[in-house]
Amino acid sequence: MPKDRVPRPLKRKVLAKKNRQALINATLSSVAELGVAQTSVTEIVNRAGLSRGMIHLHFGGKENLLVAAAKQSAERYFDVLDKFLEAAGAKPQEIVAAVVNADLDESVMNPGSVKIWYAFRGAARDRAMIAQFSDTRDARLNNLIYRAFREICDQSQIPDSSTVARDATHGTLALLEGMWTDYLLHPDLFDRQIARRIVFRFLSGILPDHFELPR
Amino acid sequence: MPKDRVPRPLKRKVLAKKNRQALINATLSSVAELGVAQTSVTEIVNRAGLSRGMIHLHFGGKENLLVAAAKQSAERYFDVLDKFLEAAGAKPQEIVAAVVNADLDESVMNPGSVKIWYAFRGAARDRAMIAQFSDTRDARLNNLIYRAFREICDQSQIPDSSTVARDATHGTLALLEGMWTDYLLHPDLFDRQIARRIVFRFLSGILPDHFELPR
Amino acid sequence: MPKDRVPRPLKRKVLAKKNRQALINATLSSVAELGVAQTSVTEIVNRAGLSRGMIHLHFGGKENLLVAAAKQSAERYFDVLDKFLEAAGAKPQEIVAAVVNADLDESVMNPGSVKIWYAFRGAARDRAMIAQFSDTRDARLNNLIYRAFREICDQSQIPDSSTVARDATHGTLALLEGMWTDYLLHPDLFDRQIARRIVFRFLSGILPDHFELPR
Amino acid sequence: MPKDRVPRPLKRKVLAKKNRQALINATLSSVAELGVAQTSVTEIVNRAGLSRGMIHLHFGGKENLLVAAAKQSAERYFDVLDKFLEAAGAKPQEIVAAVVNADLDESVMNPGSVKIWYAFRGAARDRAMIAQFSDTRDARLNNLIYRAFREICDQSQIPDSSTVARDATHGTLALLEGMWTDYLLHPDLFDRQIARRIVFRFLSGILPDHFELPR
DNA sequence: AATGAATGAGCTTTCATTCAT
DNA sequence: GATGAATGAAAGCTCATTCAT
Repeated sequence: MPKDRVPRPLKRKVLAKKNRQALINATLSSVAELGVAQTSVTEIVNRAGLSRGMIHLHFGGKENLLVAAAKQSAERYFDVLDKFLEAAGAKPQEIVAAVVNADLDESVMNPGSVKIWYAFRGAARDRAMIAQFSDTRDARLNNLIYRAFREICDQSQIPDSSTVARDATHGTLALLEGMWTDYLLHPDLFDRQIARRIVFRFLSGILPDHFELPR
Repeated sequence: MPKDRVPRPLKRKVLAKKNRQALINATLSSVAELGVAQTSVTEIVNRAGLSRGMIHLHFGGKENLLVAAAKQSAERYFDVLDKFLEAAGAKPQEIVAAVVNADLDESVMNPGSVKIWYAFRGAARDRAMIAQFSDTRDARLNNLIYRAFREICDQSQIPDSSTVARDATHGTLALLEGMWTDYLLHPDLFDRQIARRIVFRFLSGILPDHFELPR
Repeated sequence: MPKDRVPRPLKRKVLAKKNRQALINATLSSVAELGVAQTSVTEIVNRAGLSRGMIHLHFGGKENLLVAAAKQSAERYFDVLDKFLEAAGAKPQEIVAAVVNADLDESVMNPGSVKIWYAFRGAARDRAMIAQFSDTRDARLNNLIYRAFREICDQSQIPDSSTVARDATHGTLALLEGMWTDYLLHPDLFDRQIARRIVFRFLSGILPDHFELPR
Repeated sequence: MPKDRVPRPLKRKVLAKKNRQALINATLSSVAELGVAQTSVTEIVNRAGLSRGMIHLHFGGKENLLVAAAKQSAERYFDVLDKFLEAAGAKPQEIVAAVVNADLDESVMNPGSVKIWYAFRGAARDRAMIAQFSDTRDARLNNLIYRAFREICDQSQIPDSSTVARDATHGTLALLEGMWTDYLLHPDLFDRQIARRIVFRFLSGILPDHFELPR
């Protein structure tokens, strides 16, 4: 019978994975809504509709669940970024634009995600804990756009091109970081078009032959 | 005796103020070192060398003490800024430079202050709580440099000068915010000169006739 | 097919018995190493390499497994004792000597066994629970050497021979108990020869015509 | 006014000490009645009629309270022993008799004390934990009666007197240990006079010129 | 004004037991 | 018969707050 095609033990493992994911989702929604401090085991299991023991069964403790949730949150960011990069062309300017557009897109820059991002960062006891989810983003993004700026600089006759590429990378990421903070503090006043325009003002100022203001 | 009439109660008030301040200092040092979550009443009173009851006596609860500490932390920031502004000339460029230099100066951008800043921001349960210490800084800074940029734009023949002034304000503050985050994540790699150079790259790109790269 | 009719269910029963025994062994090793309090279901099934449900399947619960393990531990004691008695002659002195030698032999008095013995005794909630494994040993041993001492006393002209036999029984068992405790507390300092000598000092003092110090 | 003679702050400290003691008493009564495993924080505070937090306030955790209770239990033993020793003469035989009589006296050998003793010993995870309360008794008792036996042996012309003194010490303590176990297992059948007689049978057998059976 | 012992709600975690597979 | 994910009661512990002194 077709019904039996999926073996029984598989179902259980699938369900287990679903529960694992439900706990992560419940954690993220609680962190977004209440912050890390108010995200208690009770709050999480209530939101997930599961039993208390589940957290320790699947993650070995609340701390590990928080880390897993933070990691997944970062992964979601890269999923979106990858989609923007895939849709972009191969030109370095297009790669930079994809990063900027992804970073300011509603799918990653939305009240929940931004609140989660700052909540985890603020809750991190030390550098090591931040690194578990924050440095990955940092390093990958840095590499990605630094390579793009190098390519641009190498193609043209810019003096001190290495420094310019570094400053462009550093400045672009700092600007985007600052935009996220701005969004955190004033989600209702924030305007994605203006933010995008300001980043491109920076880029067209630093590399006037390769970037221009969005029309 | 008239001699004693004033001093006695005065002494008490002075001592009370000293204890109040000791509690705030203890709170800030604990937040910088351990984070908000680990900053318990016990930790605070141990650091201050005072009794448990003191916190409720002077602040009515731990929450209020945290808010008072956050507020003072923001005030310290403006104390430094005011010194930089006093030392600066009246020209709008000088005012902008003073803000940038103050923001990147060791007296405000140091491991303790930066950790405190992000710890409080991450711990804030909601917008209202962030606003208690964050918006003040935001609004004053915004006003200050927006007025400077307006002055610059008004003096020259820049088309769409209002938008340029707004973008310059927004971008400068976002860049500085991003630099703070960068410092939080990589305090050892951070270079104040490079950060300053990048901000002025932005400014000379957006207002080329009025800003130039630091020599 | 007749060939298969018997073996199949037999195999199952053999396997089941093996699992049952594996659980008891795992329990005893855990009790010896970690104590009763630390001997959790998880610890037991991990040591046995079996699934959680097994304990309830075979014993109906952890409590029953502990009792079964304690009982088996006591049985092991009697297995050794029986070997010593079989090897001994029929003379009552030889029987008493066999008991003493068995009790002090490494096969029963070793770190694991002694730890298990005291762990179970200390964990017993009440007399009834101790009785489940402790009294059996008690009663059998008591009977065994009391009969030996009676025989010795009856053969000679000892006044008040009944009391002497009882005191000899009581004293011998108490001494051996004390030696076990000594071994528990100081396993490295313990000397089986000295312990044996002291028991025989007691016996030769109470029944000088029938026991003498080991050479 | 006489009422004020006792300063106020003293009262609080006295009350605190009383609460500390109440927790120890509650712990000992629970251990005697239910065993160590069943002695939960809830059980202890209920018996003491105090709040949950008290245990951590005064002892820093349940474990420390158990250790403190075990230590006090051992101290009570020595209090009784000291009384018996004070009442005894200076002759070594009197000292040995005092130890034996103290050890078998109802004030130390009673259902509660014996249950507590074995419960703590069984619950000890390792030698180090037993040592915290058990070795002290061990060492002091050992010293005390070894010195007494040495004195007896030195006064007389006993060959190999050192070994005899050691065996007498070791044997006496082992016998008393065995008697305690006997009492634990059969508190209703136990007869202190018989126990005493058996110990003196051992002593008069090993040192016939210096000890005799109780009349 | 100042103290710190006391409180108890609420926290994370452990664990024997259950039961769908 | 065997499995191990799931359960939830109960454990030890933390901590802001209270209040008699």
